[in-house]
Amino acid sequence: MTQDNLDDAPVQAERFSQTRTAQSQALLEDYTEMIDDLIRAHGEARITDIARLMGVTHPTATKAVARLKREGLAVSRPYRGVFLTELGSGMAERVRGRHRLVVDLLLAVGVPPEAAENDAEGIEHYVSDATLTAFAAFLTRQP
Amino acid sequence: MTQDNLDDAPVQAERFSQTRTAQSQALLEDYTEMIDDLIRAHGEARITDIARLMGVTHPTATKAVARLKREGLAVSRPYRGVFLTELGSGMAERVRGRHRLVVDLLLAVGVPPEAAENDAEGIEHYVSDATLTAFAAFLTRQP
DNA sequence: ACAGAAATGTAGCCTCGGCTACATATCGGT
DNA sequence: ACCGATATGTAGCCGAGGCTACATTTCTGT
Ligand SMILES: [Mn+2]
Ligand SMILES: [Mn+2]
Ligand SMILES: [Mn+2]
Ligand SMILES: [Mn+2]
Repeated sequence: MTQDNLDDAPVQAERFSQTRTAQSQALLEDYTEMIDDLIRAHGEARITDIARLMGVTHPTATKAVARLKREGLAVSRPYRGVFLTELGSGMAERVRGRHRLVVDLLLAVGVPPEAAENDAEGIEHYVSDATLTAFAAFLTRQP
Repeated sequence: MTQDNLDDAPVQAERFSQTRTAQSQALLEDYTEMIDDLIRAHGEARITDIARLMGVTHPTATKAVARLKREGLAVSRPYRGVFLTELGSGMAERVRGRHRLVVDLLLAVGVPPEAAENDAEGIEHYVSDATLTAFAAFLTRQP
């Protein structure tokens, strides 16, 4: 920030506001991507598997899935697996692409693989389209 | 993720767990940095200014400051400004450095300045020391 | 077929971080 | 010195996302 944080306030505030919005989306994105992973691997996504992979207890996973359903990203019937809607599949695909692109960029600038994977899991949710485009362009220049 | 998400579970889970921890720290970091900015500019940080710059209402800022105090990062007396402890100042300094480094790296790989500033506000909280080191090294190579 | 194991559902608790509404204190201009 | 404007405090609501404890359903091996 510069010295005149008085005039800067609206800009600053909008920045933080956007970040908060992204944060509220992050969980949805991770669950969606993971459910898609599980379906690809096993044909379905069970609550227990989702919970174990996310590192949470199963009621927490159940609640998250409830939110996914509420937001039209997933469907499920009691005691059966969780599946993605068209909307959810679309999100999973975009999220996966973004995840890979972030990891690739981190590797390209010299971040150790372990750290790249770890950090990407958080970073990916805060990367705008403009930034993604720039990442892709950079990777094309520097393969 | 690879096909065997069964063996991968502990690794995955730990990744998400770390990300959740970082997320819970993010707010503290942003408030601390902003309070430090305000003190540098005006000698003190008023709740109203903090709230306006963060884009939240003043009771929200008050609650956040209460948490900062609880965690030993800030001190304040009723109807007076907020100040940082040694711990808080240290955090502010580290957070500011990290913020700048992230912005600089984004710019260096070709991200438009506006997007770089916006995205950095989120990204900065999920960048490990290993990654920061790599960023610094990259910037030294590619000035 | 059935009993025990495993998976899933559900209730209810907690903290955090938003908010509005209202109470109180401080500040500034006359 | 006052009084209105402004700043700050506080109460209480909400949803998200953790958790534990317990109920119920489904699966599985004999
Ligand atoms: Mn993630
Ligand atoms: Mn991811
Ligand atoms: Mn930030
Ligand atoms: Mn910052």
